[in-house]
Amino acid sequence: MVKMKDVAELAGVSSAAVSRYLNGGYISADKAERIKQAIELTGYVRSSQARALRTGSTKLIGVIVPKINSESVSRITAGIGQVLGRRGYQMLLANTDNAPDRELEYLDLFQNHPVDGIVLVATMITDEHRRAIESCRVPIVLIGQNVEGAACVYHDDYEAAFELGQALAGRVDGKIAYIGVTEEDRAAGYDRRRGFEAGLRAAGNPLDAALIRLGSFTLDSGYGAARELLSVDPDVSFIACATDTMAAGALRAIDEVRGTGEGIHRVSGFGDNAFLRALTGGIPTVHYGYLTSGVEATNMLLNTLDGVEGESGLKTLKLGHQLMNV
Amino acid sequence: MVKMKDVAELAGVSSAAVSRYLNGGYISADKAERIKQAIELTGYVRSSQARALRTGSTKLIGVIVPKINSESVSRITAGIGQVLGRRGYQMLLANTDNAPDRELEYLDLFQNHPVDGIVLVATMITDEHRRAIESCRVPIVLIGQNVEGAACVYHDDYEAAFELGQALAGRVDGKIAYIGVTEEDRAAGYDRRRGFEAGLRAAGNPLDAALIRLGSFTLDSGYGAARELLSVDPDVSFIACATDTMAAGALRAIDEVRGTGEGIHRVSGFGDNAFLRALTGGIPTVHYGYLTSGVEATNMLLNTLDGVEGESGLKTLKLGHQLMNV
DNA sequence: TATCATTGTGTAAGCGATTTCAACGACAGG
DNA sequence: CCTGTCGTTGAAATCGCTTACACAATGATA
Repeated sequence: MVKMKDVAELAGVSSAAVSRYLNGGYISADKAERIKQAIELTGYVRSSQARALRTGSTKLIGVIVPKINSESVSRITAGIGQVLGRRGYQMLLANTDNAPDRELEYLDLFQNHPVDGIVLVATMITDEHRRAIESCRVPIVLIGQNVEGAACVYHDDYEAAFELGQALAGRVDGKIAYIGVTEEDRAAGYDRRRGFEAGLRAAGNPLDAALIRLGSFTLDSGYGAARELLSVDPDVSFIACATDTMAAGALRAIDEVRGTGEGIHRVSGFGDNAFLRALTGGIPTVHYGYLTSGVEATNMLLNTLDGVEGESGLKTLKLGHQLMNV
Repeated sequence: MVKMKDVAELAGVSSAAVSRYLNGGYISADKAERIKQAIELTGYVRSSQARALRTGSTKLIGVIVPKINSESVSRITAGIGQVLGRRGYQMLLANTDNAPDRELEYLDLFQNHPVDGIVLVATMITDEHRRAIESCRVPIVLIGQNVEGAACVYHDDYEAAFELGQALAGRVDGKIAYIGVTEEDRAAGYDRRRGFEAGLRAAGNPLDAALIRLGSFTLDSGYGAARELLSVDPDVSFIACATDTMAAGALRAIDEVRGTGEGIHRVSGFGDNAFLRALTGGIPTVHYGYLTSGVEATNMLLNTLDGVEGESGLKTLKLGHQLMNV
């Protein structure tokens, strides 16, 4: 492995000069030229380990996601990766498999270990999370939840759900049911359900509390909850879900119980999943700019890390949404 | 930041002793106890940067994927992450967005930079790739392609496609069409098409070369190709696709042109996508253990890195497959 | 008793960069 | 001619850890 000293010797300068050349310090034109050639000749690349030890910065960003195989998360990650790549950082990915305690574990690991900043694609934010975020030694940005006192990039789930509920209320005859997710997930659990209920109520068609079930983000859980709903109350004619994935499961359940024919609009979701759009002709759902949220969050983080002028640093950012197929 | 020297002083030993304690060298029981307490007291964690500089190992594995938002890739990544986490490594994720030259770029970046090994989820393997893999200074495992001279974990796409073709040949009346992907992707492009053709031929129902189209892995490309096929030849009654995602697009095209009613089995794919399974009742497709391939590849890689006894190191591994819904 | 493993310990030499510091030549102003 | 400034430069000190080495004990063996 060729190191800086070798380059320096070949160029007839000190290694300090090479370092300055690389990092833009004082260096005369002719030495710069000789160093440049020596580097090309030797194929030298500087050891990021040594650099990291000396400077304390690794150019690594830790990204914590709840689950990698979901369309929303992969799109967020794609956005994060885009920005990181463009700005000379790399992504250390940690997948918690929907276990909130592993989130804490990784927050810990990342702090003591080698990242310059953290992006947390958040689901449940407990007090312990809050404390961990608070005491984090590197800057951190949350995606998907709006947490007081932390930098967040999020969507207004309450408002979106409200609009969806309002829009659907008039359009559905028969009873509407709802499959949500745990309210510990404030955005996807609490806000979406509350917003949806409020929207229905505002349109004069309130949600029957007996027709609410809880899923776990998975297609199968949506299927199971829907089967149960349909068997409990045969008048249920529409099932709103907290995610498109669960809506897909619900749709399958409806198909099985009722047959395929009966109208197109029988479920709604959140996320505007591409498969669902193609295969059903489009259920009512909410489109979020997932990629954008990854991009925005990462730009914000790197701006504070790189000390970009004119950027006010970490702040909270609410992104827009769009109702689809209503 | 508390460092090893601080711990050593507090425990009344040398920092070498602390290092030995941490890495399992000679250490007496009572000093071990004192060191343990000192570490707990100070909350010391060792700097992975310094360790990396000294030992040359970063405990980081570079993972190069063509596209993060696809079900197959996310499942592979999930498998990789599982093993890495369990064995004390972390994942440096690089997303090439389907640009093969960015793959090369990352191979380069990773070698010179801080990874101990590389997992490449491969699509197209050009000669340049082969050279890059050959000259790679860290061990590397490929997933998804079988490349001579490199360690690979892959599925037998030819055989799977053959079986699928054979099984479908008898079951379809009317013409069968095929939407493939670029043959530069040997596994998903070349092998699947050739295997499928061979399977049809073996069953006495050969594929009409005029009914072959090329997609680009996306749902929309499947849709477009299918629209074209249907308009070119109205007798086409079944469209086999190289991926489930394209099959979803084809299905939408068929629905639009022909209406929904006409029989269930109208397309086939590869990958056993969960949405497709739920929303269509299951098209003929091939199930691959994507998660398993991530797990196997990573175990192989880490076994050679950690010098696990009884493991013959990097080798090539062919995983099984399963025909679904035929 | 002499000899030799065996186990435990500290000292010190790196790993490969960055960065402080003192110094130097040239050149302008007084 | 002296002094101050400016642009450049290299020597050397870190950054925090691992590990080769030398050296003690200690107990076992001859």
